[in-house]
Amino acid sequence: MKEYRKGEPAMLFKTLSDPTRLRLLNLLACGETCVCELTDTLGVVQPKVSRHLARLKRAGLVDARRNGKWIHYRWAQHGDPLVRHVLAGLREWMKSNDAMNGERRRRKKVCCRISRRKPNYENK
Amino acid sequence: MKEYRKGEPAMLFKTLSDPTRLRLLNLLACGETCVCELTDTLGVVQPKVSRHLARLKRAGLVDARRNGKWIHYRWAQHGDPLVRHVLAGLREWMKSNDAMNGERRRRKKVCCRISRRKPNYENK
DNA sequence: GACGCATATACGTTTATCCATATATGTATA
DNA sequence: TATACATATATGGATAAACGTATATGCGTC
Repeated sequence: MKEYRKGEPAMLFKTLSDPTRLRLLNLLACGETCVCELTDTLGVVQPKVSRHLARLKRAGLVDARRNGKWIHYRWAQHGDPLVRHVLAGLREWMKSNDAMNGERRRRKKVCCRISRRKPNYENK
Repeated sequence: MKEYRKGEPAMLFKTLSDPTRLRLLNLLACGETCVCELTDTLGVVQPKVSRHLARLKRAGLVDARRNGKWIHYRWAQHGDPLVRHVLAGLREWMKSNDAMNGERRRRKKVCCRISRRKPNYENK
């Protein structure tokens, strides 16, 4: 990206302008999720997921937490009013969109399946 | 643009991801403005302004009205809740941003100057 | 330290975006 | 119809995005 100053609206919007990234945010709206679960749920290759997560993180939209081999992503907290407005709108849209609802349901199944494979998995 | 279906958030955000387009929206937040006034205020070449306005229009964010030789652009009305959320956030940001405030003030001067050159100019 | 698994990054290619310049379209007026 | 002005679009080139594949890193276990 042309990487405007972090905090510039143009950068925020560019980050949100990719369907895969919106799908990721949608899944993360359910709560913290690790990369393998995101990858399985979306059915796209892992490097693609990683790249988009990295970009969401650079824009300050998500945070990451390592837990052993796994890295869990979650929505970040936002002080910026613009970001809050936009994300509030996005959340509402996600709740009303069939495709997004379907993917969140699918996430639940995938996560259950994967978590059974994970040793020391902490439920949240 | 990859031109997603109109109404898709990714398309909305892509449209908003350019600084020039945000500057145009900022000027239009004051009210209907014609292209020559926008061009003068921003200090960029006219084809550039036209191109960005066309894109804002395709995304349904602005409407245009011809009046003689001039074409006046304005913010469009939005039923979509996401668009409303996002634009509400943008408006708020514009009001709190120094650069945007400066450009809106500059717009006023430019528009006064230009309107004196326009025959049959209707004040609004 | 060697191996396996989860995740990240590098590389090369394709596609999209943005721009400046040139040109076309539309409108009013002589 | 010829001209001038406002606005829109076409063209070609530079830059950035997104992708798939390959490879690197980081952590846990043996």
